[in-house]
Amino acid sequence: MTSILNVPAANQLLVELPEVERNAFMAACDTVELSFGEVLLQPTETFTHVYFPIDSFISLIVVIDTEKQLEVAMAGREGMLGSSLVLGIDEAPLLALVQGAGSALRIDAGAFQQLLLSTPVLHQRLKRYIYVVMKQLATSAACNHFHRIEERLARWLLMTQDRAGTDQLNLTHEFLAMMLGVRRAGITLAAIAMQTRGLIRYQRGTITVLDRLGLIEASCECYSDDCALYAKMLPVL
Amino acid sequence: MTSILNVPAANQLLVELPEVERNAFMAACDTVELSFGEVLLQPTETFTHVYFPIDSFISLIVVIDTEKQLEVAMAGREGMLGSSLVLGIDEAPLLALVQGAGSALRIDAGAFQQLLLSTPVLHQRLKRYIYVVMKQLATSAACNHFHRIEERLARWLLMTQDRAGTDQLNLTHEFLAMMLGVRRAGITLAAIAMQTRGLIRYQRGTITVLDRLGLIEASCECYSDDCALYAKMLPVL
DNA sequence: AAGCGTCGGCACGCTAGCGTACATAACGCT
DNA sequence: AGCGTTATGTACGCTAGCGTGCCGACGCTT
Repeated sequence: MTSILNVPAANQLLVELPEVERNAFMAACDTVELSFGEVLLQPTETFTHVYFPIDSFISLIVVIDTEKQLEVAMAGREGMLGSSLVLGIDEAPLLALVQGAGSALRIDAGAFQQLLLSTPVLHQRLKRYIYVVMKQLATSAACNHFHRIEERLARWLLMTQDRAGTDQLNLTHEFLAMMLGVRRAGITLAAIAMQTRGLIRYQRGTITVLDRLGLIEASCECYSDDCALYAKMLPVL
Repeated sequence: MTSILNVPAANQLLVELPEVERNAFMAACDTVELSFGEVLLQPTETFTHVYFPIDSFISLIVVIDTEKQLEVAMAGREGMLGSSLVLGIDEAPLLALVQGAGSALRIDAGAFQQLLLSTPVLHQRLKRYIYVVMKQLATSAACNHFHRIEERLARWLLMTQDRAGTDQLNLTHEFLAMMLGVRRAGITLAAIAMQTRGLIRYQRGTITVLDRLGLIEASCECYSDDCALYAKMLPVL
């Protein structure tokens, strides 16, 4: 298992739905473009829409205070933003920040909840997705606590690469520092080490993944655990 | 807000249910005694039962390897073990360890899933509970990353006291070290500091909370955030 | 071509917490 | 009373990462 994602350019929670469900969904949704840095939701804000990224992806971030924040989950085309609504809660638990620009399917929150009533297959799949997210949140808690910056950075780059679908990532050290909840200088050191080993190359805001397998080896097992979890719980059908 | 829990000696997810739902539930469940140290479930094991603690409580633990483990959630009489089944998943995401001996209501996993079909109020309440747990998992991730041992220990003691319902806790430094994912010696130092300040007293496996308010002040805001979240999402009705 | 803002390299002293190891102290048995 | 077991105190050197600040380099703008 080297990636969460299989290739199709569609949201993977929506592929291979029964015809009826697919049509019902498509009738209710529209396509929107998300741009980098856009904040889709602040914590405790009310959901107006649910998003199913196609080639965009979204970071879910815990904000403790202005200085302290930490990404705890990502939603790309393997996932969604707004899973709380599946539980009947219309409040956002986390800060949702667009981390990779691109398109997403969007559906009105109310319409989405209505829709779920008549789409059992989708509904069940989204419940599985919630389970996956919960398990990943738990793993992240341990990962952030036990693993070192370099391992975590490697994992993060891999996860991002999977969702971005390219080996060129537009990221500054500053940004990575916020995601991992560490100093900018800490990222610089880790990045230098990884560049020296030939795993990545970077320059002024661009990181290129050179050696994916090497990166996987440099990352903590949390990455492959995540992939395995996806594969098991949400196989691309 | 000084505690998650209001007083009644019953599981709070089950109080004030409609008569019909309550009866249906009670008909399907029985009462069991849980003893300290009992492992109710290993990760990826299949649920056979769901537990609603009455005066017992359960730690949910991420195990990375034998050396590295970390408690990420607790289930006492404010919660349950087996919420994944509400999502239709019969696999345990985490290690479940009985941390406080006592009784719990237990219900067969299959019967529980059947029951949910005819108990909409309960079902909705349990979905809210899942939301709360998710948000707490996310908070925990940040807390374990950013906050220092002493703050985390204070938080942990408060959470435990709420669920144990007594100010005498039977806990060794060793055990606390496992829960927080730190060295035993690290706990000893933090505990000494807290004892010196008159917040707690302890001796050979017993910790007594002397100054609850002082402890709250010594803890990170994560504690009161948790309490506030409960109060908001699962008010004792 | 010059200037400016952003990005990355680097260095300083500092702290929290680690791994380890050993000593003492309390308790529970027999 | 003596013994082993378990819990706690403490000390050592070590590491990762912190906060900060400064400098140089790149690249965009004008």
